[in-house]
Amino acid sequence: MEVEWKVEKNLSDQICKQLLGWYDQNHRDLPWRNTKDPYHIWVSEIMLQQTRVDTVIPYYERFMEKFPTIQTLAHADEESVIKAWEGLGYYSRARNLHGAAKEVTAKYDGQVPQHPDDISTLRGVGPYTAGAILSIAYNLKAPAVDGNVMRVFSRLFALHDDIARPATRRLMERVAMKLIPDDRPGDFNQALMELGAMICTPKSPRCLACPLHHQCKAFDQDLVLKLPVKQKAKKVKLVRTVFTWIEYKGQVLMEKRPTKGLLAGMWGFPTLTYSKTITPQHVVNTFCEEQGIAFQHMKMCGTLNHIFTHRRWDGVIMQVYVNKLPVLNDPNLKWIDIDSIEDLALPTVYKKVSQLVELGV
DNA sequence: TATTCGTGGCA
DNA sequence: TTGCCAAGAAT
Repeated sequence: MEVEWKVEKNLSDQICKQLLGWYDQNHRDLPWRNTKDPYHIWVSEIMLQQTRVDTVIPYYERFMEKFPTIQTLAHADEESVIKAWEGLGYYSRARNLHGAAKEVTAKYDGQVPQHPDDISTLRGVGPYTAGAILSIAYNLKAPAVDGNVMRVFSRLFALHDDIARPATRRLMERVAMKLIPDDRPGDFNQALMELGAMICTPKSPRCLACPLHHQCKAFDQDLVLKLPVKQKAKKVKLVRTVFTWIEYKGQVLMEKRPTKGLLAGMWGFPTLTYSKTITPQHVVNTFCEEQGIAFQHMKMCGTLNHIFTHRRWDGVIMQVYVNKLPVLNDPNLKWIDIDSIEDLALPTVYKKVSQLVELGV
């Protein structure tokens, strides 16, 4: 249900003043807050998508050291970019960022576009990220509505719209536009997010320390813990998984995953699915037959559970000892030296496989 | 519009 | 353990 939107100018001014005053005194000193370089802001915003600040900081520092300018990123090999992203998750973010850096270099002479219609065409730059870059780097009046902002607005104005719905984000953007002050759009957007991260948290919000609690409808009506409204997440689907470690004379078999879907385009150990009726041994046998891999024996050398957002790989590690080198027909399969596994950008789940096998050896 | 994309932290 | 959550975007 959409409410009629009328924020009185008086109230709007008060909110801005309180919020910016609080932000000026209390904001964290984060690496990307010491710059207005659009490229730096861009990288930080992509990394921060669905990812905690504490997690991002070391990745951001290393990334900017390795790719200090948009040109260095544009001219880098994709593998090195993915490697710099290793362990951060949502790897398509890195591919999109790399591709978009190439486009900005080629089409915009290396300057991150300042027009909403242009910046929004860049891969990986959606409504939030576009608004964040435009407002923070260029001080343009654009909404940057993330989960923090939706939570703050839900409470501040007692909005019961489900924040899981895309339409709600668009509503929040209209609200934001009415509030953003002409002189400090970037600071205002960041202040909203900072408030959501430090004070107006999902659980145990610190309302008495909030600079806006006198204006907060949810606080006034004791609705703080009921807001925001958010649809419940679906249950995680369990997938019985066989992680293979197929070894031949100091080498191990690696597989490049399909270009779409989970861990798209990433290297890993061939990963199979078993069931209650089809055993891990059986699926390994079938896989090896299909690939023409003759082996002496295999053994189960450990178990592993890994939880993704909406899937759970729950299963065993099967170690296979190959006795003669087969010709590989599948271009997505290759042998690599065990010592050089660390040169590949491995998703965390495969890092775990590698570590568990090493322990068993 | 609803689903799909990683990972780690926390109650 | 389980579920929720974190500066979202693509499909």
